[in-house]
Amino acid sequence: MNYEPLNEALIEQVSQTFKALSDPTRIRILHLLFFQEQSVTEIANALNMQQSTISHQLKYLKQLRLIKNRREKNMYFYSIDDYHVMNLLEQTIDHTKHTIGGN
Amino acid sequence: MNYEPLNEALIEQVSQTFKALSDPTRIRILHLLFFQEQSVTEIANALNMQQSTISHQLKYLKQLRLIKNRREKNMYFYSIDDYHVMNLLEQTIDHTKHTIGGN
DNA sequence: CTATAATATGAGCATATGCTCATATTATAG
DNA sequence: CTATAATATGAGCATATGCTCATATTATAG
Repeated sequence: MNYEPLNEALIEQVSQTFKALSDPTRIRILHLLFFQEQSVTEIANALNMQQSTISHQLKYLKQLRLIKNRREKNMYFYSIDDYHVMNLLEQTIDHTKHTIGGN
Repeated sequence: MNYEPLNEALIEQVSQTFKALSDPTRIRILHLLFFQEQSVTEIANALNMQQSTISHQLKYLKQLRLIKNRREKNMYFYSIDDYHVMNLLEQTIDHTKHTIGGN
């Protein structure tokens, strides 16, 4: 078995995925949506953060196709769209819980 | 089943883990060390990057306990120290390969 | 139509990040 | 001891990042 270098596009894609998961606000949003679909205002209230901040991060996550949305009246409900990445996140949360001992 | 918010320390730890994996240079280093233990100069040559850049990133990764080192004469050989995190990385590399179709 | 609720978005700012350059440190061969 | 190889490290710079503020956009109730 020999060492096989990783090609550029693959590395970019992988780093992009981890970067999406490297921010506390995005982690909170994803974890919340993993629990259940939410509107922008609901997310902002649940996380006690500004609507604009949430909206910017939702756009970021949606562009990466980690989440999707649907319209209902003048509200947008966001939900998880990439369950493989969510699995990475939840897996790491669980592992870290056991390592650190938090809740 | 109700929503359980994540505590601050846990989120910080999780984001820190993903941040370590979010940089192309660190991904290359970790993937290379996963193949086999290497000295600083060997890593720099393999990745075709400056010794200083590698050394700085090795310090970063070592401080997070993702890698460790041993001395031999005036060389330092670095190797993987956190196999759970390496599993995350390799898992994501494999999944992304299949998604993108690269090598 | 009009007021309002919900969301999106652009500009700007403070901070974080990754690299390079120069140099310090450390150990060994001779 | 001395020259050299190997590695570490601090300062500085350019760029990226996440947030806030203000405001635009969109849809609905009445």
